[in-house]
Amino acid sequence: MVAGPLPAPSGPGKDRLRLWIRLLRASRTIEAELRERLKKEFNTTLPRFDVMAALYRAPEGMLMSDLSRFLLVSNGNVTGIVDRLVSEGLVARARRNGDRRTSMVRLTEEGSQTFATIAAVHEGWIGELLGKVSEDDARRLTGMLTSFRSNWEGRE
Amino acid sequence: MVAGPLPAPSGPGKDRLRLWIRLLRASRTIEAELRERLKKEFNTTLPRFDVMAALYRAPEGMLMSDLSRFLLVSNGNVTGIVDRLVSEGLVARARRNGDRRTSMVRLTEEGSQTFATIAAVHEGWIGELLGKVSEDDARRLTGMLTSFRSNWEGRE
DNA sequence: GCAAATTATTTCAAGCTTAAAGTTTCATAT
DNA sequence: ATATGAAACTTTAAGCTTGAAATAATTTGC
Repeated sequence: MVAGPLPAPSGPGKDRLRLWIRLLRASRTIEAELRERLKKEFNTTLPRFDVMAALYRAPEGMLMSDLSRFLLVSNGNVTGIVDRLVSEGLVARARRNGDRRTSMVRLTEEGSQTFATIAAVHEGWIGELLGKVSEDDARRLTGMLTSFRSNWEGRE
Repeated sequence: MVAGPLPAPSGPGKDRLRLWIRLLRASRTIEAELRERLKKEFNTTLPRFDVMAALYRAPEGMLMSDLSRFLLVSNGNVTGIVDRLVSEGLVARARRNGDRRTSMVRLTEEGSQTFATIAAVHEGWIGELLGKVSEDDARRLTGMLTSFRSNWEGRE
């Protein structure tokens, strides 16, 4: 993964490979920048931000398994991140009457306010970091990636 | 990060934000699939594959700091991955006469052959996973991502 | 020549990540 | 009722990841 500038081999499968490498490098580059800024400016991490973003969109709460599916990470992973957010008072687990295996996870009032603050700044960062991508290209790129997702979800 | 299907807010910065989310989800989706296949088929990991891919392109070897820069990961990170590859006999460190702080890291003969095998299969996977992206879209996407990279590299 | 700054790397602590195994609870079929 | 199995979650072990501190070697400025 993450091969880079050099010979530029050609052939049948090479175009897709080159696309994948570019895609991966672009997202890693941006991710690294965001991680650094989240740490410096808000003393938090990308995974915590991801979880909070998911919960912010679901005021009624989410199950752990919902979070895991939505964030594309493993089940056990979410446990740890939520544990930390709980211990920081940003997230709460609520046991449910119906099914005692599950717990609804949601932002606390503090968590919600904290997230709103960070999210606003975050959106500005993205605007800055992707600012050189023209409106047109941004829309085209988004469209292609959306159709990639549709194809993926509907595969075999 | 990784927000998903839902309201679809609109506004000035929202287009870039949506693009970023799509980009991140696409690369995470593909990455997860590759990670799983590398584990199942070759009992290896993505980071190991990345390091070996970098070294494969540099038969004369690379410094640790070159690897770190090239792979967009921290210095300390590379140390651990290379340690494991060395203990598996796939990579070798060679101390240099000139500068004794540094060591040239390169693939062993076994490492080179192992990587060639995996890389061939890997390329097929990418072709499969990105197969639904048309040739045209692939070229366009690659072009946009390339110009993103140029802009990024040339920012103050 | 030698102290100070710089460079290359490793070590460390904390946190993230996965896959697999374990626990508790629920649903179902006897 | 009670076994059997499935579901939701947590725990565990191994590995990845970062940022910061430590170590060692080189270069620079007097």
